[in-house]
Amino acid sequence: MTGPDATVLTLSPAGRFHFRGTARAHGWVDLAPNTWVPATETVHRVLRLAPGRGVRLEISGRGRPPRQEVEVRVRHGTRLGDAEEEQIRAAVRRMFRLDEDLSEFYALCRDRGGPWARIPRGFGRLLRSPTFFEDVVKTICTTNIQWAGTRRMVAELVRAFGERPGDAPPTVDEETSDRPGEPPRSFPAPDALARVSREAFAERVTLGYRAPWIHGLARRVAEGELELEALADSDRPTPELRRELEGIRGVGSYGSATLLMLAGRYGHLAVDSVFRDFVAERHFGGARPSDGEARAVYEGWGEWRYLAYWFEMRQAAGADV
DNA sequence: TTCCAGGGGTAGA
DNA sequence: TCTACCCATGGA
Repeated sequence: MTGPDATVLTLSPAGRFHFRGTARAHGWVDLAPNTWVPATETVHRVLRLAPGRGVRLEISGRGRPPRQEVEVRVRHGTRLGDAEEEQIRAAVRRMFRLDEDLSEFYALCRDRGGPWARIPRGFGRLLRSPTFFEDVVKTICTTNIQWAGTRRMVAELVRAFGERPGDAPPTVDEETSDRPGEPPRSFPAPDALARVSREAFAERVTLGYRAPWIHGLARRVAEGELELEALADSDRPTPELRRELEGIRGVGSYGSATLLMLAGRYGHLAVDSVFRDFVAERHFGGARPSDGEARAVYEGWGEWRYLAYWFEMRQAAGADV
């Protein structure tokens, strides 16, 4: 229902689009402040538009896959300005990669034949965050820790440093979220983390040895020393971008490959325990190959290695997209 | 209790 | 470039 405090926006993707498949393509939808509401197949999150100004978003698919559009119900306490509406559109387009063109990858899949030729149209858009800063912080929080630990650390960051959206009342779905009773918050802005001292930061969130890395990253971004958003959108050559990303403390070869994927570049494989286990099982009969041998499996996919690996893994897991 | 996770940094070879 | 070792934390 659209009340005086809600606005509904409709966004059209470039090409075919599968909302649920994109939202659930990898673990990002389970990391705060995102919440997946299964009953309505909706992604909820708070989006911070400016200091002290946040809105709650309820994002869902409209129409039938693979030709869906995205519907965004925006709940806001005070009137939504045109610039704010545009900001929300841009954030959601980024999250769901509505402007990404994967036709070259689909063409390669058709040429391969077999299961590749049956790749669902709309596959390959992996959910990302409204900002690259959020993606970088979350990626650092996935390293050398189990997924439950990643979820805990990100939730702590949001709880400790995120902003409440304002005065709109919580919806029914929020009462059934994994953090019932707690007011939803935005992902922390860089300056929200940088405002506190390194010591205070480490005390307020349990991030282990990652704490100084994430605090240092936030400080560099807040002070304008590192322009992360421009970096993600730049047309710089991938090797150069990769070197830049690996210059961030806490980002190594796995992290840079993950972040390149999140920046829409799929030429590098994120070699982690999930990748190693999958390739060993699928391509080496359960025996453990070296990382080099495992990488070689996807060598022929060139600039699309990451998506080829991801499709094989999702397909083996029985995912529909 | 021990191991290790959707690894990364550092030192030393 | 490669290897060994260390790193906080919590789940298994």
